[in-house]
Amino acid sequence: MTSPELDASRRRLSGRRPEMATKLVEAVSEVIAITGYDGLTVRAVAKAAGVSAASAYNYFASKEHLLAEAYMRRLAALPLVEVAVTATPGERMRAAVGPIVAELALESQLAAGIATAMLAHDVDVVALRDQIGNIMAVRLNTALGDVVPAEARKPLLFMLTGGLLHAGMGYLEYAQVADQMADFADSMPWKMRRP
Amino acid sequence: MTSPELDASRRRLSGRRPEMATKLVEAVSEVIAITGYDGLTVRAVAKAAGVSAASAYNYFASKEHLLAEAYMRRLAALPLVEVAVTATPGERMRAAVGPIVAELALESQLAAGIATAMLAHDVDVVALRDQIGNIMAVRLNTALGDVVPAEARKPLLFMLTGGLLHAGMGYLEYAQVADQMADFADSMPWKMRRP
DNA sequence: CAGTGGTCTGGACTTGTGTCCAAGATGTCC
DNA sequence: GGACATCTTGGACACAAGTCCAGACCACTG
Repeated sequence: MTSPELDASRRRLSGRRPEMATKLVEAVSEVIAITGYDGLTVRAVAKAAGVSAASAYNYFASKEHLLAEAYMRRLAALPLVEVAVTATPGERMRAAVGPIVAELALESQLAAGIATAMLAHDVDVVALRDQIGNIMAVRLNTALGDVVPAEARKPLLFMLTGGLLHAGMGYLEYAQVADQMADFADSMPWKMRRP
Repeated sequence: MTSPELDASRRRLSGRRPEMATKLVEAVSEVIAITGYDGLTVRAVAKAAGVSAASAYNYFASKEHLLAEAYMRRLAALPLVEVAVTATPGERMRAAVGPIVAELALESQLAAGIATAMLAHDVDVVALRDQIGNIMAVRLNTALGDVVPAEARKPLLFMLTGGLLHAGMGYLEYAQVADQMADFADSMPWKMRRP
């Protein structure tokens, strides 16, 4: 789409006016609430944020970039994972995954857009994608603790990703992803360190 | 994007001239080979197929529809799964998944596009997506046979989907997905019916 | 041969993305 | 206050997706 290397650094969220980025990100939800996902254009978001379109593109290199940022912020704001030491793997999975899917279920219109946004190739999106992956991995790891062996975490992360994708494609309610993951975790007979 | 219900049936691949659809699908690879994925526009594909753009849109409702169709055809043409009765779950997984990821690895440029195409909401794409999911499920089931219990197949399908997505995002080579899946399958201590 | 109905085509059109730029607004530092 | 850099803005632009349509081009039937 855009010339890749020409000005990859031009529109970093220039630390100077982070409120602008915040305004734009918040306007995403507004626009979706009013016009639905189909009406979600960059220009509409800019207008809702009371800002010019040119300005929006100074902060976000693409629509995908904007959506990825919005999603990342939501994930980062999620409540931390709290599990009892006696919790089963399934309960732990649910603790880790539940808030994520609850968030997605809240705005399923947005969720669909985010799924495609995550697949973009812009440097900006890739950076955000890494952050998002990181947040998820940390949630999984802290929730699973020592109870689930390290080598089982990658399969579980793949499963989660796959489950979210299935939900995004409409084969599953987001809420069911958490159930599914809990089932998987409990049905896998790994050696658990119960206290 | 497009008015959804207005003419959902207009551009079914009208069984009359299926060669046209085939020409277009084959032209997708040509165009990508020459101009790369960035140059893959519907009009370019139409021109490469020696056909007008308007015609292309008579057969495929959207670019995503075209890509999904191309992918589905490739999957459907894949060699069948052959496994020895003594094969381990891992070997079986590899037999099922290997050809799929090999196909994707061949044209990674296209693969990236397909991933986003699969997330589209058009009726056309949804229908193809179902077919594709079906092909994959059948491959998994025939490869795993009785060796892997039925309740383990959904987790494995999720894992596969997640693995493909990770590969599509660049966190993994496609070939490694097969390795990963084989490892997962072997490391899961389900009860196997060995002959 | 003429008529009929479906298929193809070129071209114009609308909408959204992303870029670019000249001009104005808003600092900030001395 | 004046000089300076930095942001912002409106508007124009190029480009791709997708729609629409009038007319050309079949193939087939009577």
